Amino acid sequence: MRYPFSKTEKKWTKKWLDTRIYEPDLDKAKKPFYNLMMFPYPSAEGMHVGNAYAFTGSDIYGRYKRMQGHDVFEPIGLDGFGIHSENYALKMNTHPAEQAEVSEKRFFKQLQEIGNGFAWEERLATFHPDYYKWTQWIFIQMWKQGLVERKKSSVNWCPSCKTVLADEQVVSGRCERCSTDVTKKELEQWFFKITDYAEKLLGNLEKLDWSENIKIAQNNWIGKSEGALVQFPITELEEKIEIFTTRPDTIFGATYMVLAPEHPLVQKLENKISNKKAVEDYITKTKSKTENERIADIKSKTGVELKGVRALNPVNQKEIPIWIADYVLASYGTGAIMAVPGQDERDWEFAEEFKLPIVRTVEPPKNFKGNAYLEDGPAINSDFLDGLDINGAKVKIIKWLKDKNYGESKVNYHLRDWLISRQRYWGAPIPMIYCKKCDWQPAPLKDLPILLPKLKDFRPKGTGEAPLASSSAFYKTKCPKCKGPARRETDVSDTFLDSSWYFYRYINMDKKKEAFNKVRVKKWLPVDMYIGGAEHAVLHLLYSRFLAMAFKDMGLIDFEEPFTALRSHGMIIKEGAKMSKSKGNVVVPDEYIRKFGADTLRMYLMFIGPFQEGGDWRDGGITGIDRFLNRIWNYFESREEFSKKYPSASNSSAREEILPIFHQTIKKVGEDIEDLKYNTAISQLMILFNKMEEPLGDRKGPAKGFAALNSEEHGDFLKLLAPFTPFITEELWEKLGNKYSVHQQEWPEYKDKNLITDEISLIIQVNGKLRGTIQVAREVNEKEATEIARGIDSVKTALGKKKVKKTIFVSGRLINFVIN
RNA sequence: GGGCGAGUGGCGGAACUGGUAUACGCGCACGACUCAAAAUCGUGUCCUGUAAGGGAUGAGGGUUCGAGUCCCUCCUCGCCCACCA
Repeated sequence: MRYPFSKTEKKWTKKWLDTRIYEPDLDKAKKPFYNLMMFPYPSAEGMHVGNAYAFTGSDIYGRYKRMQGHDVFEPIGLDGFGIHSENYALKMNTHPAEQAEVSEKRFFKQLQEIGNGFAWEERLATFHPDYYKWTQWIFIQMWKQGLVERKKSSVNWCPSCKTVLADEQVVSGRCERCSTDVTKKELEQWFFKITDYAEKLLGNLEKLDWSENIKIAQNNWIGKSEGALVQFPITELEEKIEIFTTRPDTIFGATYMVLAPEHPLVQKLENKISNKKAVEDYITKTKSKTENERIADIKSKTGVELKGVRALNPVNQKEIPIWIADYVLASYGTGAIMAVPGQDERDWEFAEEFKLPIVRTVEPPKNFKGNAYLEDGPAINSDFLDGLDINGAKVKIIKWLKDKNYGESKVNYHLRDWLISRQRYWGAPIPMIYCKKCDWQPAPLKDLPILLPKLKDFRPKGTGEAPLASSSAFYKTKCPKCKGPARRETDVSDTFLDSSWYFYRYINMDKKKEAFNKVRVKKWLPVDMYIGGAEHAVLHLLYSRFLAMAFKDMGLIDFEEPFTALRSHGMIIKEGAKMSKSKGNVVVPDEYIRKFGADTLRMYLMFIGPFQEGGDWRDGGITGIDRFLNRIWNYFESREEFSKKYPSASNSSAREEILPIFHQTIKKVGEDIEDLKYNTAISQLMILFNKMEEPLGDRKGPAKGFAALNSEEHGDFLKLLAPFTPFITEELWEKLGNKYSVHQQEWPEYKDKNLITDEISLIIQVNGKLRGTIQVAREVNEKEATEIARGIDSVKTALGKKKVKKTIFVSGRLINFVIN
């Protein structure tokens, strides 16, 4: 008989909801455990198998923790604002607000079907006004805290769609939608000053129980570098060029300066320059350069000298030329560098290209064949630094620069401030108001949420203005301070802001006054286990950490790291290839749930590979799990009959055989779940079940398991399976006559004495090669074992007449005879 | 160019702290059941060899009684970031 999954799933889904077994008491829970999974972006195509994979893996962990006695809270929501949803609406010619409702319904239905222990009563969606009211509130708190800034910035621009694009929309230098090369455009933007927390974001990493790969990615992204700021006077002007360098020790080798084309000094110098036209042309050309052209140009350096002005190298008072070149980025450091071609590959290439002088300041080894020399060595051509190594020279030159007022040591970060504004429609309106008299003011809190009006034309406008700018009904308002006429900000906030704080909302969904319910925050946060994809390694996870730090400084919470433990899961590919719509190889979970049931899908997904590494989906593979679950179903069905006939069946030799495996399985499954190694936990369950199912005696005999394990132990077997396959185990648990629910039972315990067998097999090697195995008592000593081993024919043959030089005996494992 | 990770049967993948390589599953072959097929069950399944044996964890070297695991050189693939001074 086949396991009737469809009926069973319906039955238990309803019962779980009715009896609220996945709804912990948020106020009174005794052992709270916040089991969080990264909430999905509800693409309208519905749930991807990748979502099902991530959520199942997270759910198994949560169910395990629940069985260990924790009050597990496992909420779910949707991250529905943002460009993906908006683009989909554009493509389908619908409205994002309508599309969102359709997607929401569909997604929650699919999420319901995968059998997770979700706390449905706390579900949320970021585009609900109840939710984004608090997103806006957070923006205002950040403003009050001095962490919001408005400044000019260059943004991605698609010349064909005539619109601003978010970084996520730029796919290898091209517009995601029309594949046109993306260029840059200067616009005034809102920023969150995440760089204020750079040091803390970096420093705390060490203490976190996170997947190592994510910590490394964050470390690299924050990109701390220690160096110095140095001022180079300009001969023709009072101004100085300030540069950042990590190699102040090479300053004697600075043979020219380079400014980024956008550097503000370039305009100030304009009147002093004799080749103004050429400079202007270069700047125009740079600005129109596409991202791809820039990447293609990495090898060939371009630039223009600012003729008529020169800089003074403070250490030797030599006059050196000033250039502009786009290999220097306006957004990093000070947007200007001292070029040291002898010790920097890019500077070397540039110097070669434009025939600029090259001076080595670090002596390379005699056999060194390259161009720029980056390694350590004694300083040369560097006056009072000569002979020192890099570190020594750095210390000395920084002190010198400081004493002479030319510079100081400085720490720089790769991390930039978080550009929060988007000139798009489908997002939370930024709650700021501009008044000509009073400048920028936050919207009054009583006005929140600033509702996103349902605009008919929500298309990006192409002027650099957001779609909301065409709705005077939206932007016309009064200044909260002087009550004069004022204008609302028409940009919306980045979706990453919505997703940076959703886990505070889950525990406090009441429409009450505060965003943060302090009692519950204390009880439930920080999150105990957070599981999600590694693609969020830097953005989402860094932003969430940043906000937590800011919230702590505001006194809203009393911790600074929001996720105590974090694990990233791998990716599911299909038959060796990444799934994509264009390849048409996307696995849709619904089909398989309909065909095999949710338990089978869940268990198969977890079986294909280690959860943290992902796996390769094969349609054929799922039948293995299908068979496994059906065998279990039939086993328990026949057990019912069997126990009627033989109520106290017990066979000591079967028990002796199975009990150690049974206890080993309890041990291994628990440990493997803790490590998220679900694939091997499932293998172990199969090994045990294969044994239980073996017939006792002849082929027609009853299953060995019946003779070996009692009712309670059969219940324990179901408990071990329960996190993986919640439906079938709940049904069988009931059939065994147990009290509802299997998911609220205590996790079985193993007994050390039952783990081991009296007899073990010892392997016999000669010169490290396997020559035989012997069955011996566990406590066998070296002498006894050696004697038995020498008696084996294959060992005798291998030893021949040679003398045994040495015998290696590893208790419980092997004997190795070393001969020559 | 930088960072991270991975290379094991026909396939997905196991292997504790260096100790029986290929667990578990898929596929395949043969057999049972069946009028037949599907489903199910049983047996077998790294290569080579009749066997004893020999060989094999991307390639090559090293350490060790013993290496998939540790060290060195190289090759291939995947992911992320990329002119970050």
